[in-house]
Amino acid sequence: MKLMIVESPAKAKKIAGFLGSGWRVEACRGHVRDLPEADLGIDVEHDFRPTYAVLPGKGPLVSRLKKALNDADSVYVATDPDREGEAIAWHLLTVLRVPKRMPVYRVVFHAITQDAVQEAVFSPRPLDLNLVEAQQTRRIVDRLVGYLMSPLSSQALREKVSAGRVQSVCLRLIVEREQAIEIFAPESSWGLSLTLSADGQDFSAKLHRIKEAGGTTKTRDPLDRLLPLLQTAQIWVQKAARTVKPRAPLPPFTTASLQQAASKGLGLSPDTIMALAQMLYEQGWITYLRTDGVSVAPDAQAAARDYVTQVYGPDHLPAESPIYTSKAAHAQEAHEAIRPTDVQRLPQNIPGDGAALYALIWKRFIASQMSPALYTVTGAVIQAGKTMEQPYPLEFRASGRTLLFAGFLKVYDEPVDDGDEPEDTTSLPPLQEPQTLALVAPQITEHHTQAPARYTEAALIQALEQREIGRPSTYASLVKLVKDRGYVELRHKRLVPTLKGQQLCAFLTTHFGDVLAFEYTAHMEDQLDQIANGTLTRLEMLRLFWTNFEPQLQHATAPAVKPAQSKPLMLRPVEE
DNA sequence: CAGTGAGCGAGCTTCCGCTTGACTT
Repeated sequence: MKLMIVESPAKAKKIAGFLGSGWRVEACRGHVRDLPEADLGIDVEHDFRPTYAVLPGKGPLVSRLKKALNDADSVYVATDPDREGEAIAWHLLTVLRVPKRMPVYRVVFHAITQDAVQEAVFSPRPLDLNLVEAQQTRRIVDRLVGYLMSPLSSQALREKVSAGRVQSVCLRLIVEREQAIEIFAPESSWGLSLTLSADGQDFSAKLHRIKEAGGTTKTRDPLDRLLPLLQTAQIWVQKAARTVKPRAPLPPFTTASLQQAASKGLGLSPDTIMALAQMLYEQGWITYLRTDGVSVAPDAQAAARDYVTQVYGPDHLPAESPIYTSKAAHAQEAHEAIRPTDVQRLPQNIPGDGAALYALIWKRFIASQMSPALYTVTGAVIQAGKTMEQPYPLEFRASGRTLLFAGFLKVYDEPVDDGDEPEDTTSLPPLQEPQTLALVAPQITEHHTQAPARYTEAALIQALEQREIGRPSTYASLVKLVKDRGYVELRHKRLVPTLKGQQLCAFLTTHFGDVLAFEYTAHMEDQLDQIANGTLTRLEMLRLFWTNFEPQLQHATAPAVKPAQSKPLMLRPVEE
C-alpha cells in the first residue's frame, strides 16, 4: 500500500477517488509541529536555534499517520507547492520518523484532476531544503518580533497588548488613515457647466480651461462675471472625436478580491465569506478558497468557452483564453484562482446560504473568460465667443460613453457600494465641427475635496494584499484580531482606531520604525527568496535581522514611566 | 531598628501561517 499525505481532508477524499485501490490518502490538516506557545522557543545565543513541538491537539492525528505509515511500503508527501507546504512536509517527515528502508517522495499538484494527480505521482522530486530554511527563517523572525515587542508594548501602555510584523502594520494602516482624516481640511472650488442643445438633445459641457489655467476657481466671482457674456455668446463645437474603447473583464477571484466583492455585493463580513466559501469547497463546488493566484487550469478554461459559446455565442469569446498572472512580486500562487469546479453547475442549482456567494464566483469566472465590453467614447471641445472669429479664452469639454457591445458585462459587473464614484454613462448627441450649439442654461457648481474614507474590513484586506502583508489564510482572522483586542472598532461598517490602538501604534512606530514600515514584509520576502534559491543562509539573515532589531529592543526598554505622562508619544527612553 | 534598593525567580502573555472540527454561549 502506498500512503499519500495532503493538507486538506476535502482534497484527500477527491484524490483517493482518482488513485483507487493500492493507495491510502490521509490529511494532515495544516501544520503539525511549531514553536511552543508558552515560551520564546528560540535560543538567540546559539544561532537562533528553534525548538519545535507537536501542536496541541494534533497528537492523535500524528499517531494515526504513524499507524498508516506502518502499513505502507512507500509515502508520497503532497502538501501544497509553496514555502509553508514544503515546511509542513519536512516537519511531517521528521515527526513521523519514516523508517530508512521506506521510499519517500515529494509530489506537488497544481490542479486536482485525474491527469494532474497521475502526472505528479510519476514525477516526484526530493524535498527542497532551501525552501524549508526560508520558512523556518520567516517563522523565527515572526516569533522574535511578536514575542519580544508584545511585552514591551504592554509595559509601556500599562495594559496587555500585542504586536507583530503583520498585525501592527495592519493597525498602522487604520491609524494613519484616521490621522489623514483628522488633519484633512476640505477645499472648495467653483466650476461652471453648461447645458447645451444640439438637434433637440440636451447635454452638458464643463468649463475646462480659462486662459492657461484650469477650469475651476477658488471663489465664484469670476464665474459669475462670465454668465452674462455667455448668455449672448456664440457657442460651437471646435473639435469632436469618437473612439471605441474596450474594457477587459477582471481576473477570477483571489481570497482578497472575493472579500471585496462579496462584502460590497452581499454585505457579508470576512468571517462569513470564508465560512461559506469553505462549505462550497468541501462540497466540491469551488476550487481552493485561500489563494493569491489568478491562473486558471486549461481544462476549466475550455469548459468555460464551451459554456459561453452555447449560451452567448462565439462572438462573446476572445480568440484565445486570457492568461492571468499575479502582479504581486512575492505571490506564492500555490493554488489557482477561486472558480467553480464545474461551470455546468449553475448558481440556481446551489442550495442554501452559499448560493449567492457561489453565484458571484461563478459569474466572475465566466466573465473572466469572455470578450471585453466595448464602449463608444465621444468627446468634444467646445468654445464660446462673441463671434467664431473672436473666441473667448475659455475651453469647455463634453464627454459621453455608451455601451456598444456588452461582452462579459452580460454576465457580471463589479458590485459597487455607496463609497464608490458613480460611473459616467451619459451619451452625447452626434456632434460635428464647427456646429453651433444652443445654450439652455449655465450652472455654477461648488465642489469640495473629500477626506479619504475609512477602511471597510474588505478594503483593509485589499490594502494588505496590495502591500503583500499577511497571507490569504490569515486575512479574515487578522481583521478579527485587531477588533477583538480593542485596537479598532467598527462604526457604520468602517474601521476606526480606539485610543488604545492609537497609543499602541504610536509606541511601536516610535521604537520599531523598521518593522512597522509598510515595506518591511516585502524586504523580508526578498531575503527569504534568496534563502530559497540558495544565495543567503538562514543564519546570515537572522544575524542581519538581529543586529538591527536588538538595539531597538534595548532602546525601547524604557525605565519606569512617570504616571503623569499619559500621551504615548511621551513614552521615550532616556537618552544616554 | 525601619525603610529602601538590587537581584532573582515564578507566572503569565505574546507571534504568523497552515488546516478543520469539537467545544460552549
